[in-house]
Amino acid sequence: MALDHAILVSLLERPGSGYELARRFERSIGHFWTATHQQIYRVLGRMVTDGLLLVREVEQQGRPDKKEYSVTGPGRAALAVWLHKPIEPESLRHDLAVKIRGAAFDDPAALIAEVERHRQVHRDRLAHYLAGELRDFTGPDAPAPQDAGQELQHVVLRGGIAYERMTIAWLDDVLATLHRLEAAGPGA
Amino acid sequence: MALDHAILVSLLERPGSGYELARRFERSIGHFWTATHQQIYRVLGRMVTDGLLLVREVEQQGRPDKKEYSVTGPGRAALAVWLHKPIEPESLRHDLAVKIRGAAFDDPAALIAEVERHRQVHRDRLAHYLAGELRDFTGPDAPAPQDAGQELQHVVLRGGIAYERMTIAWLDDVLATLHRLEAAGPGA
DNA sequence: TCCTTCTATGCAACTCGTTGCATAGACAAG
DNA sequence: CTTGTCTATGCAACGAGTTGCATAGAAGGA
Repeated sequence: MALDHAILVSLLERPGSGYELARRFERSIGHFWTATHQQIYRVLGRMVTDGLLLVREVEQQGRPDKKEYSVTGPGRAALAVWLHKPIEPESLRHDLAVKIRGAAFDDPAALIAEVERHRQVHRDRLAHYLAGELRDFTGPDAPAPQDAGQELQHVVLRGGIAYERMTIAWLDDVLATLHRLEAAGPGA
Repeated sequence: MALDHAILVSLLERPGSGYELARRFERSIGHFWTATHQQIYRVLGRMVTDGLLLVREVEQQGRPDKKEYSVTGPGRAALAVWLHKPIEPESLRHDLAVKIRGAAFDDPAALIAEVERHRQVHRDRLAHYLAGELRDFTGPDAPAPQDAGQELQHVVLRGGIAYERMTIAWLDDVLATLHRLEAAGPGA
């Protein structure tokens, strides 16, 4: 039930609406968690019922009203409990890796375009993360490091950057392998 | 529904029972997919019903009988269809990253032991992958590269190795950050 | 005026995945 | 001869996550 905790962390960093959370989850926070708006709305409702969050109706001009959520004392306590409980190291589910192994039973060369497309997505994500890092942490206009939260957000972002760099390098390796197999001929 | 396809690939590489699949998924294949035995048994049953797999009762000595599954023509065709369909680049769900950002609202130093534990797990996984690479691909006793399947399995394994190396380096970065915050004092 | 886009929220149905439990044969240790 | 471990399969219940659909206010362009 880690979506609950991801929501608690995000709302502690800054209160917001379900819609805003959904955008955070698909943008900046995208490098460590994902969730659709339907899932977020449902969990937000449950967390309010459980007393972990507070809702506040906010009237807006030029756009529909929204509900702003913030974390209550019990919500913060629930997060603290989770933070002190050990978690299982994550395990990956990487569809593309399944495809690559599966290509042995089809045409490996047919995968080249697909792998190139994925590499481009990861290049774009890397550029996005690097721009965010420059803006928020290392650039001339970035605020001076003052609190632990900023340092911790930065180290998580560095993780995202390292992940994208590693992935791009690996996809280059995959492409080189696919080209080698193509040159060796389909019968080899 | 990518578990279906992961099972098809694994059974094409070598037919086996549900139990064997579960062990493959938690061991060698663990670096690109995970699944519990309950999930595997359920999906195997459905895939037989759908005509994608064949079952064969195998009597064994010294252990209970098993059901060996293998891929049918339609199963192979279903895999080929999926291989030619583009997939979404994966997105991560990294609980530990949520914890690290959440630590800003608790005691960052309390996370050090947890992060060190995760680093150890990733060191162990890396050692396991490297041993497998030496045994199956780069060692003196490894079979000479002959077919595409072997090359593709190797490049996926290299991906797992790169992932573990990247993760260990990042966790070192996280630990350095946590120690810096601890030295700066809880009030900083 | 109508159409599209962006903001904003939500229901219903379904599939995927996890957890707990249950069974059972074979072997080894005590 | 009981207990524990490994192999082997499976059900039932629940919770997590996805997909499709629906609504609605406000802005801007055709």
